[in-house]
Amino acid sequence: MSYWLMKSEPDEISIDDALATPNLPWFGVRNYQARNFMRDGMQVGDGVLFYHSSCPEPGIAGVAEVVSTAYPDDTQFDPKSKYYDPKATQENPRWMMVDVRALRKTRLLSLQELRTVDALADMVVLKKGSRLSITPVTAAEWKTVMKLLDKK
DNA sequence: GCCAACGTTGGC
DNA sequence: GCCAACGTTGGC
Repeated sequence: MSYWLMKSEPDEISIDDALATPNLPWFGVRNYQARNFMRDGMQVGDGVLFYHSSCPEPGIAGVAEVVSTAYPDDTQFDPKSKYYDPKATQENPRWMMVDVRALRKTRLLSLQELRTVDALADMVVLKKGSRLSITPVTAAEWKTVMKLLDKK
């Protein structure tokens, strides 16, 4: 059982959109490290912090869980998709994704607030220059975030 | 829109 | 295998 933080642009898919989609395929990841986390690290039942990025108020907006292991992301084969990858083939898919189920919308735990929490100082997503859309979260960090989400 | 901090590409 | 040039992410 592991924990993750997954970024989504709310303009594309918000926590509300995710709640309306029982099994949300996490398509469009085009970064090897993020792909490897999904392919090699994620298991069904893993906890996910649903993070809104590239928006007026970036931060954790909900909680989700992983509901499938990794399988090929079909958008890589579609020339019309903005996620099309001409170097990917059906025989040799390059990009993988998992399905995610949103469990609940939470209060917005903003990036600003996250940065004030000592217990979260080492969170990968808070590291300077971190642009990874999928990052691991430790059990201790998860616990801390759950407590913070219940506050207020 | 700016730009720091990456990641990727491709010539050599 | 190096590394300059280029592309992307994402907070501000």
